[in-house]
This record gives sequence, C-alpha cells and structure tokens, in this order.
Amino acid sequence: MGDMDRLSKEQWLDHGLTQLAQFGFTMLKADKLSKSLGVSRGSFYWHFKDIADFHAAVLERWREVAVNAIIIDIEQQDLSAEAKLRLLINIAVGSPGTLEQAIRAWAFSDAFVRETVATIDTQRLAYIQTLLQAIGLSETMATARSHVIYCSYLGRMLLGSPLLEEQQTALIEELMDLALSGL
Amino acid sequence: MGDMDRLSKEQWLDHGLTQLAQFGFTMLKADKLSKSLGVSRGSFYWHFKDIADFHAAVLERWREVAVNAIIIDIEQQDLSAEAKLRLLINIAVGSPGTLEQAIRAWAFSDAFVRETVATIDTQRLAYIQTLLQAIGLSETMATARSHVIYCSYLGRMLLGSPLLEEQQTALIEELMDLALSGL
DNA sequence: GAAAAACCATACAGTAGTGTATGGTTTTAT
DNA sequence: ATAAAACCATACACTACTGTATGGTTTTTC
Repeated sequence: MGDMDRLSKEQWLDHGLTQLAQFGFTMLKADKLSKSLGVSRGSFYWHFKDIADFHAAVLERWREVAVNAIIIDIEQQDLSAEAKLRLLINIAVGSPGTLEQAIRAWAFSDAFVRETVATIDTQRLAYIQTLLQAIGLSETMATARSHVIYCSYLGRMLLGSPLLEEQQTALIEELMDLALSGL
Repeated sequence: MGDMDRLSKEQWLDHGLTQLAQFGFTMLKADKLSKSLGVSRGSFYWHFKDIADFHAAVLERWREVAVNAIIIDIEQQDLSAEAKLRLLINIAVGSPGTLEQAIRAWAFSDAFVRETVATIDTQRLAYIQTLLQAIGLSETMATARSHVIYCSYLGRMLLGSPLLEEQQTALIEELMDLALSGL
C-alpha cells in the first residue's frame, strides 16, 4: 500500500494553509515548510517552480476550498433564500477564522493577495445581496445590508476572542436580525 | 541652525510607522529602513539595541499617538457624553486606517504585537462603554453595543475601499444610530 | 523487467538581513 | 579650546532563505 512518505502537490498546499493559519505568511518559505514536513527543499522545488508559484497556488486553493466550495454547496441544497442565508452565516461564524485573518494579514504586504481578497469580498457581498433580494429586499436595501452584515462578520473575526457556543448562536441571531429587520 | 541630516530616535520611529502603514511590517528591517532614509545601518544600531528593540519602540509610539492621545484629547474637552462619542467616531472613521490595518496584520505574525493590540482593543471597548453608560445605557447594554460599534468600525476598515466624503458621514450616522437606538 | 516518470537528497552559489567592531565627524558642554 | 557625547560610515562575520544542478530512489507504465 506504499509508505506514504512521499508528498503530493495537494499535501504541500494543505500544509501551507495550515502553517499560514497558525503562524502567518512569514512561515510560507521553502526551507521552513520543508523542515516542518520533514523533507528537503528538493521536494518543494520539484512540485513548484519557485516561491511565487507556491504562493499563488496556496491562494488559489484557499479560494476553492474556503469560498467557492461553500457557495456551491449551499446552492446545491433545496432551501429557501432565508434558510440559505442562515446556513451561510452558520458556516461563516462556525469556522475558526484564523485562516481568513492570516490571508488578510498577508494581503496587506502583497499586492497580488490583496487583489484576490478584494475579488473574494465582492463575490461574497454579491452572493449575500442576491440572497437578500430573494428574501424580498429591494436592490438598494440589499446592497446596504449585505455590507453591514459582512462588515460585522469581519469585525468580529478581527476582534477574535474565540467565541463560546452560546455567543456563536447569539451572533448568528444578531446577523439574521440585521438582515431581516423590517419584513 | 544645523543641517538636519542627522536623525533622532523619533524620526526613526516615525519613519518606521510610515513604512509600516505603506508596505507592511516586512519593511521593518534595519537595512531597508536605512536605505529609505538615506543613511547607513550604523545610525540604526546607534539608536536601537537591535531589531526587537526597534519593533517594541514603534509599537509603543503607535500606542501613544494613535490611541492614548485621542482619548486624552477627547476627555479634555468639555462635551456631553454623546458629543464625545460622536467626536470619537468622527476621528476613527476619518483617519485613514491603513496604519491600524498594518498593525493588525503584523499582530498575526508576532505574539507581542498581538498582546498589545488585544489590550488596546479592551481599552477602546472600555472607553466606548463608559461613554454609552454616561449617555444612559445599562451596563450590559453598553457592553453589548460597544462591541457592535467597535466591530462594525473594524470591519469597515478591513473591507477598506477608501470611503468618500458622503459615505463617511453616512457611516458615522449609522454607528451613532447603533449606539443610541431606543433612547 | 526495462524504460520512463515521479519524487527526494545533497551540494553549490547567490542574495538579504542581522549584529559587532572600529574609527570618523559633528555637536554640545565646560 | 578641548573633552565628551552624539551620530554615522564601513568592513567583517554570521544566519536565513532562494534557486539550480546533479544524482539517487521509488513507482508506474508498457
């Protein structure tokens, strides 16, 4: 069944995301990652052309697993728009948020990351807005409220005291109230 | 009157903050800062023991100018609690926020910075809370709303499309409404 | 079961950044 | 005017990190 001590590209990227979430983008170096994986840099440079290539791939993987996957998953379910929004907020509030923070911290020092994050933000905002419109809000109201909801989420994440179980459900209700007040 | 081409500790720190706000903490290196100041690293190591020393001093300076100074300044004025809150929000929304973002990005990679930011957050939250209580809210309500207001501020900053003049005033009213609704 | 492809180690050359040591220049104090 | 202190340049030794070149193992394929 194989010894399993040889690495795939995906393993490298996942390890990159893990280290990124734990220690920040300063840990995204070929030698440090190699050491923490117990291999030599030869492995790294086999899978990736150079560091910039690796960084781009890590970013792309985050984009897939942490953003697109969630929206696609929600859209595949047969739910009302309100239930979809609730599910989205549940997922967002429930996930640790350290990776999200790490990416945003990274974005401040790297123009390419910054662009990626910006497009992700607009995608997410657009999705929230369509949900709100499907619930019954006007376009202008939906735009405004999507901003409020999303900014509240980001702010909570940034303040980042790890939320307790009851605080989580309270926050979810708070965000849902923000979305639905006046209907 | 002097030629002015010799640097003081304060000039080093201010330049550090400037570079930090513009390019992120990866620019907080002895050689890079020396080059952008047009001097040699000899100057740096005369003013500061080592890099950690410089980093701590930069952080301390931020703490003074960007946090304590504002609260002290507001408290010296003879205003109602509501007016003080409005002034605070005005200052917060009006200032660029790039330095604040840079520090928070830095915090993710550095435990000491993280601690400092955490204490700053609690200080700010406590100040907002006292203002809200002075306005007339109960302690529990004041605590909850201080969180909402502060997180909204942080989130907006993070989303970080530079606000237009009218968007700024709109945001200020939004935050004030959050604070005062139901009075 | 041999050729090809996938994967990794090692060694080398290079850049970026740190910190120290030493000496030079300018400013301040007396 | 001179000694001390403040300030800066240069040179050196060192660590961290990158990228390439080369060759050695496994695994896959035919």
